[in-house]
Amino acid sequence: MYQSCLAERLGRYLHLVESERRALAQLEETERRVPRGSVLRAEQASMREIYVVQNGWLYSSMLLADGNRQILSLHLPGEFAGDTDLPWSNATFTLTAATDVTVRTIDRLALRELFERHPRLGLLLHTLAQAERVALADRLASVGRTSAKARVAALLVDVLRRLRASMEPIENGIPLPLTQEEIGDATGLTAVHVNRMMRRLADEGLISRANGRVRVLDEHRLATVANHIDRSGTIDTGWLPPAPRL
Amino acid sequence: MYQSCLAERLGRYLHLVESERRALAQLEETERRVPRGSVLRAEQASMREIYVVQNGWLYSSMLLADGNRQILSLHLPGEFAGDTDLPWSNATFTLTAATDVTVRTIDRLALRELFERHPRLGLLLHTLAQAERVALADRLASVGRTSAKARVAALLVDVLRRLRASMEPIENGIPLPLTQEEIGDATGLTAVHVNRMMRRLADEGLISRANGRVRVLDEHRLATVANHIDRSGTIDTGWLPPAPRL
DNA sequence: CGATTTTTTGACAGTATTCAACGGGGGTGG
DNA sequence: CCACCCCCGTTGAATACTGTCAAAAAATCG
Repeated sequence: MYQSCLAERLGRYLHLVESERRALAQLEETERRVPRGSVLRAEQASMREIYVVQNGWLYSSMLLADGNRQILSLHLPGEFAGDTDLPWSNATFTLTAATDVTVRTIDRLALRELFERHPRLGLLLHTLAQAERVALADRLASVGRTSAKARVAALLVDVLRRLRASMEPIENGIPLPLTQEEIGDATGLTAVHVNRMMRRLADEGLISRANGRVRVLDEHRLATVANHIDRSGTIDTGWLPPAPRL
Repeated sequence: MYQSCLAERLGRYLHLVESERRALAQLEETERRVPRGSVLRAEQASMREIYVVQNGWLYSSMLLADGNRQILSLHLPGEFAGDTDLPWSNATFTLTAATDVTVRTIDRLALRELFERHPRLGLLLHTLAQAERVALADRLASVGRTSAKARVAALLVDVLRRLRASMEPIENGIPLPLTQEEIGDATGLTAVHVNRMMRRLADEGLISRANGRVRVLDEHRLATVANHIDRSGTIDTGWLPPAPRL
């Protein structure tokens, strides 16, 4: 049976029974491929489905009236994308492929059925959405209250730990398929200043860089510089309903 | 019958039937009063319940390792607070009373029951949580990508429109029970600079200030300065399940 | 291999922070 | 009821950090 990437992700937090796995697998519809650099869904586009990333990186961004762009979050394999738009009939964010990407689409109505038939999974999804809200809050604190160097460091630590959580091999350093301009849009800096800060982090021996990959040389010190708060591994699902008896 | 503030809020988005109203009313447990300036729940405190604001303002904040504070969001009457902490057994944010406040507590397990018995309400809660994620993203864009003046303006416009949405009378200007230090912590600025920016907004005829209240003189221009994106009134709940037949 | 995008570096400008001092208002205790 | 004190708001001057502009080197793409 096809192990849906959704089931794989949710299974990290809860032991899923067969009927639940089946329901999750059914949720995922067509696979869709998006080449690097292109837009999966633009702001304001009409919106009827959400996505789960299967391969590659997406990011969601918002365009301000003055032409500035803010990158709101990165979506790594196994994570949702576009789910923030559920309350609206038009998308609030633009979804762009940072690398070649394959996603699976989930229809809004299928999600509705999931909540009706599997309240336990609905509550889990709700809980995970809250966790992403906290992640966004962490980024807000980083951008609002820390120095440029700390913000760049925070981005790196965040990516490193999320990749590790999804079992990616990271011995050779983490891939960072973002231009410095994109890193700037994510951290609220200019591309030029991102460059200076990466250089400084490298000079200080915290990271080293080679052809699009970043190797974190001193994760502990980098996390300290970043003012990073580690919340991984602390998600508590003990209060969720027990598994249904098949 | 007691009209719960939760039912009042959710009723804005969906027509609730009697059984649903009853379930929501049951959700709310003890009422709790918190005097202005005191902490309702501290970061790291053990966490078993969430809150609905009945009267007054709360805000949630996060303390960074370097001692800096970021205010993450304001919680006005009718809104949730502390719900982001659902995934953790210890609170991630501190909840502080900006004014004298009364809240109602909701136990995690009661919430679980709500999802099980009223999937429609569960999905609505999930949808509204996503809307708050978008609100947080808007703030991230504001802090990350706009000037100090724009950030302060954005805070004012945001509060103005949320108060209006909750039917508060605002003819005499909006109350702003936050110190400039707190506004700074919310917008990523220093208190001193907040002061200068408020002064400039006043000099430019966008607002006027008197004893703790702010009167918005030119909302349209203020929103333009703020780079504000108005998302009010566009929440689409048409795809949610139909009301149960009592 | 040529064209384009991205990275890198320097010099300079501008915005926000820091430090410091003063005034005002509200709450507390005498 | 008044005086005092503390917190908050206000303003100025100097500083620091980040942005802007520009140009060249390096990398990527077709």
